Amino acid sequence: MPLKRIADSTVRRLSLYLRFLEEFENAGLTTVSSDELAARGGTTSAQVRKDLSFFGSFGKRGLGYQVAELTQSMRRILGLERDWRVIIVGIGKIGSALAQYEGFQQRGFRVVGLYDSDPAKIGREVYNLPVLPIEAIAEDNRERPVDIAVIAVPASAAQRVVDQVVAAGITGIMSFAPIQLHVPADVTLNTVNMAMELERLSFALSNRE
Amino acid sequence: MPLKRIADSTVRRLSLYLRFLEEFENAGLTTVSSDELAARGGTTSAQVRKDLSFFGSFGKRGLGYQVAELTQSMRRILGLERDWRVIIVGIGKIGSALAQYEGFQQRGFRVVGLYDSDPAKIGREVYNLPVLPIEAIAEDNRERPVDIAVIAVPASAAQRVVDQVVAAGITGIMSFAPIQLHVPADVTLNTVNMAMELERLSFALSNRE
DNA sequence: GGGGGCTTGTGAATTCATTCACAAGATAGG
DNA sequence: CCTATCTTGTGAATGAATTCACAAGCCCCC
Ligand SMILES: NC(=O)c1ccc[n+]([C@@H]2O[C@H](COP(=O)([O-])OP(=O)(O)OC[C@H]3O[C@@H](n4cnc5c(N)ncnc54)[C@H](O)[C@@H]3O)[C@@H](O)[C@H]2O)c1
Ligand SMILES: NC(=O)c1ccc[n+]([C@@H]2O[C@H](COP(=O)([O-])OP(=O)(O)OC[C@H]3O[C@@H](n4cnc5c(N)ncnc54)[C@H](O)[C@@H]3O)[C@@H](O)[C@H]2O)c1
Repeated sequence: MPLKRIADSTVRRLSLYLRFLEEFENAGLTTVSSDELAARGGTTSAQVRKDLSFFGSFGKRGLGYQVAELTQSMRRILGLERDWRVIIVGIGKIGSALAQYEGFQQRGFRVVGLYDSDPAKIGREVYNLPVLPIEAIAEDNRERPVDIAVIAVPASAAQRVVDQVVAAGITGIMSFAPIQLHVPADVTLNTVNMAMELERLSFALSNRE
Repeated sequence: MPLKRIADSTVRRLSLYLRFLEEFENAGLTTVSSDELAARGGTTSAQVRKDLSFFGSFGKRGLGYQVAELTQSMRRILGLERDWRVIIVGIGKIGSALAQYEGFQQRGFRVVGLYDSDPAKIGREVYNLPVLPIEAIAEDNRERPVDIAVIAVPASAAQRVVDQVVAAGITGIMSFAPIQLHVPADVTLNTVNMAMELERLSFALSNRE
């Protein structure tokens, strides 16, 4: 659908719009204008319309957008109409928090496997799922393909685990390790670096008059 | 120090450069060029030099940068020469993972208080710190000021908790709740929205040929 | 059925970020 | 001391993202 490359900032905003639309839907609104969406998200109406225009034409002039219809379109554009099969590798502090996170499941990201290398953890159940040995990933993925691997192992192990996951044939990766990871061009990698976020905050706090 | 507003993307890269410099330092290198820094971080040498130039002149022409010296400068620019006093509000799954996260402490973000509203949690110890009632924040902050509050409560409670934290006089906030929060202009807010990160991944995976 | 009041969709203008390209220093070696 | 070789620091050029501004379309009401 998108004719030209879509900027990352645009995708982030689409994700926000979807959340606002769901709020509006829950509040019983059937119609919404670009102005109202913009006000809710701290942006401008022109920005909203421009963002949407990359994907087509969704509103009615003079009227605005049908909330239900636009919600549906956003879901389709973001790829949220299907379920995603997700595994988590590294069932430590953050890995087990993620395994239990409802916000994950709610949007169709279904956690279908947990993996670790620590013999003490393998075999334990974490919220109805057994922790499996990391070596099993390749075969498990062959039997029942996985869409996304969430990496929550220590930074020192992260590149090796990423290589294993890629070798197993998984092409979507979300990492929480605070390091620069390398993947082949056909694999999509998204890193959430909390250290960087903290440092951003530190910078902002330091440079206020 | 910075004469004009610094772009967010620049600050993110500074944070990366710092990590790479520390690696180089550990590897025993004393000198590094913008080219080497760029190669490590997947950017260009012009970008590295431009980023640094906002803050001054750190290198020697023909030679490059002194690793130790530039590391120091990056720390100063990012505000990492001091310790930051951090509290965590909401000691649930993600809150307790964060409370135990060494990556936090390592860069001088010292967790000095844990708060929750659940009577069943209040009084418990989580890694040597007692969980305190949220009502105590205002007084605690008066006695010993806090720099940063990490918000890890459910989305439905987040705005109310942010208001309490702001009322207590804390001016740096990092939130993990997947919603748009509102703070006065003199408070710096940074939101890590994992739902959005997942949706970005979903979008990328859906729109690959 | 025509006019007034809205709001979209989108080229054009502007602002912001990145890349280019080169003069200015610095070093090393003869 | 002079030349050859590096690499920085930075204006200028390019490219990307946001904002402006308005014609086109839709609804409602008279
Ligand atoms: N804890 C946090 O709040 C937090 C926050 C942000 C980022 N992170 C990052 O997330 C990662 C995990 O942090 P954590 O605090 O959960 O650490 P942790 O030590 O609690 O958990 C790491 C887990 O990974 C497993 N593991 C180690 N090597 C492995 C391998 N080769 N294959 C499979 N599993 C392996 C360990 O057995 C352990 O269960 C780190 O990179 C950390 O920097 C953590
Ligand atoms: N679990 C995850 O992996 C994860 C990942 C990303 C984002 N988040 C977000 O982080 C937040 C917390 O998630 P969680 O999974 O840890 O939830 P949780 O239910 O495990 O923990 C929430 C904690 O907040 C406390 N709380 C509730 N209301 C409060 C109030 N008014 N004042 C103080 N404390 C209060 C609760 O008692 C509980 O201890 C949510 O907004 C969630 O969307 C969680």
